[in-house]
Amino acid sequence: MNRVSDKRERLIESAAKLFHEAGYKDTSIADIAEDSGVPLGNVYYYFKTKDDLAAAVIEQRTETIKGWARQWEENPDPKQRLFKLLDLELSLKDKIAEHGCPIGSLCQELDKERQPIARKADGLLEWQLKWITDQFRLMGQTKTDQLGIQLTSAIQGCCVLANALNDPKIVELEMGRLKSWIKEM
Amino acid sequence: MNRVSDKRERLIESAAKLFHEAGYKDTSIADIAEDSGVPLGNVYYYFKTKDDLAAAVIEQRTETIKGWARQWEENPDPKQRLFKLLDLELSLKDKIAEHGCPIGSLCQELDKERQPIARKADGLLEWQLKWITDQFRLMGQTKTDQLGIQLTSAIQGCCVLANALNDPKIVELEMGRLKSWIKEM
DNA sequence: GTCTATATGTTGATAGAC
DNA sequence: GTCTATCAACATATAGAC
Repeated sequence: MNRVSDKRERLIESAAKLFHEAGYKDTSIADIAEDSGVPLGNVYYYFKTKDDLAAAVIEQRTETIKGWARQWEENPDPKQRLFKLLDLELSLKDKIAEHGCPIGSLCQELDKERQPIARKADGLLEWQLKWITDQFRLMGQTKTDQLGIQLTSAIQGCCVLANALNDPKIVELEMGRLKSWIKEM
Repeated sequence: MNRVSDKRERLIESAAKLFHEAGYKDTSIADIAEDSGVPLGNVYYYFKTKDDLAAAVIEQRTETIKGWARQWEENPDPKQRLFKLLDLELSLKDKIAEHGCPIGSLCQELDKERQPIARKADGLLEWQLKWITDQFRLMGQTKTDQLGIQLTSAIQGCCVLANALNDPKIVELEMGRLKSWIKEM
């Protein structure tokens, strides 16, 4: 068997969940240790600092999202790819209404002080902007930069609003509107 | 003369500034005391808790925003009112790129745990949504709820994105686009 | 590699002299 | 009303036995 400990992965998973639900600053290492079932002192064997753990969370989320994108790219129609993205957001509407966008809310919180780790979170949103912009380009659109910003920011804004009003219907309404908008292009 | 101490107002002003720049949790009472020139122990004469101070910050911001709205309402054309709002956002583009939306980022941070104070921040965004929706209604539009959500969330999303990419041009681009969009209605 | 005990620092909040 | 000194709680991080 030679079964390797999965503690590192469990820590990342718990941290990702708690950072999203409670925020970075209100999640203590002790909370993460308890949620993952790893004793407090042992956390530091895997991650030297809390920021290191956050970096691992962001890296893992980056891989996940890039994985989805690769999967969507099996479909040659860039419109359909954008629909897949919007359907993904739609499927997360309840979580979004409860805790906001897992990426966006982390960016906003981390941008308020720290440097190296915030850059990493921002980079993920930047990557998404680029990917979305690419799809518009492949659709043969003009002003693709503006369209990319428009869609990326519509998604983020709708998360902020749905979270503030605690209403998943807002995500539903906006995703529906965005899909019709893209369909008519 | 009977000059009353303005310490309470100075505390609110400093807190509002620091909450926006560094976030709620990373701003200590000591930071606020220092910035406002009020000794640490004296802060608690004016505000029993940090949350009380945050509540005062939100209340003051609410008054400010409602004051602007009243001023804009002197203009009978609802389109022009919306332009005023977008121009205001535009004038804040540098601050937004640096620290995000003063309302939206606070909502997102506070929504991640506390109850009474978060409701208060959310209420401000909710009020703005209602005001924007009202302007579309006065313009004689149909689907005013959807239009309200669309514009409110476009503003918020553009703040998140501009902050993540640290680029005020994103605010500029989006506000320009939104103004053309409204103009053509 | 694992885990208990604890060092070290910072925070929100309070006591109490003035 | 004002301000210094400080408490008590909690955080991140480390020491060191196993």
